[in-house]
Amino acid sequence: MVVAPYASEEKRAQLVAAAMQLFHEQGFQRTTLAHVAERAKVPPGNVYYYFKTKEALAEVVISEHERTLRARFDALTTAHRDPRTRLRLFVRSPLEAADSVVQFGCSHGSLCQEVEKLGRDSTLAKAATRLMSVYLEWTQEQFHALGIERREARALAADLVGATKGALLLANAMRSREILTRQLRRIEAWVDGSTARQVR
Amino acid sequence: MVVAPYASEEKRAQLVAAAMQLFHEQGFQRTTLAHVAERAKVPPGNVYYYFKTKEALAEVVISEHERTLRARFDALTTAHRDPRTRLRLFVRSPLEAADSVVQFGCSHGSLCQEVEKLGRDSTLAKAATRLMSVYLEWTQEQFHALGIERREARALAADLVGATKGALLLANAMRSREILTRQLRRIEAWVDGSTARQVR
DNA sequence: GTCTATAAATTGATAGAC
DNA sequence: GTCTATCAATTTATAGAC
Repeated sequence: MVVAPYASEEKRAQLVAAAMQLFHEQGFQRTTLAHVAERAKVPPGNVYYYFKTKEALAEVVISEHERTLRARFDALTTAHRDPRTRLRLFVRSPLEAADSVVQFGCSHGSLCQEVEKLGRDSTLAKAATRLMSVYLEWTQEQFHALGIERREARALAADLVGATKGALLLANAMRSREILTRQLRRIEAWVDGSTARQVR
Repeated sequence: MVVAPYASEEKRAQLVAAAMQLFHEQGFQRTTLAHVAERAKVPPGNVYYYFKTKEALAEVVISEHERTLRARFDALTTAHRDPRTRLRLFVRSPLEAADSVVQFGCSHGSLCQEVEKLGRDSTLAKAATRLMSVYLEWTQEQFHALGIERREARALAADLVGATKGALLLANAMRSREILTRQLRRIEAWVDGSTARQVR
């Protein structure tokens, strides 16, 4: 990795952070580079010094999402020994930013859905696939750690990730915090049910 | 409803049909009116004779989605007496266009997610909310018809709609027909399980 | 009533000054 | 190495011809 000057590195990070927010709030296509620059408090048009294209910026944004998500999973894994507890906390986690979810949807889910429209060969679509894989792999590991056979654990992982992403989509579309809260609680209960036979 | 000349009505319908396809394939923001006109085989720039703005076109597109969806639900209701059969067929229905789902995602889900970014006061966001309501209301009715109390039927409806929309999102993000097929089968089995106690 | 030419605005991107 | 002025292309929208 190339080491850039401190000031440069900082502004770059500010641009990425601004883009992460704006892609979530407005979507990828609707967000202009001028708006990103404005929120990052960087001169407009100057974005191209840090990123060759808008797509290149989006690539870094998705990578950053991936990095952050892995860190969250690592933290859960470290903090809790019981995989079921980890899964429960994972399901609950969107509630920590419930208002944001209701207003803007799932930052990962909506971005993935949008960039998938760029076509399967798109670099961004591939990055989106990787981001979703992080969810699937970690949740599969947790189910497997509960004594569930790998294939079934893989299916349960898809059930769980699909259900949570769907709940977030629905809560956003219906602008309902109640839907978000209730659905996530029900998914949490489902986790307990689907793992109950396996443990003890 | 105002009756327009035949030719006009036909071209209008072609424009709506073209926009429905393109919004699904490319998304709302990415789709230009020129592209819509091209696919509808209407002179470019001529779209404004039929629709005042791009947003007005999108409104009609969502209304048309809503109309089509209601018709599908009516057909299911008429063709099958058993609500559980209706729900099973509803869950399976995305498989009829599996390739399209894997490639472009859910035409309703992705469009809703995109227009929700326009803000809660947006006409399009409200139309998206109505579209999702059609799903929730019909599925709730089916669960209720199975003898499930209204509040619980409402929650099960959100479970079901969320799970299916999530499965479609995941299948698209992972570009996996296998995920689509397996997840929908598992949701179908879940429907049987969650309604088993209630009937007979 | 139908369509074409064109305007007006936006936006991604670049060349080059400091 | 950092940033400003500007270009080129795209796209929504309109005025007005046919």
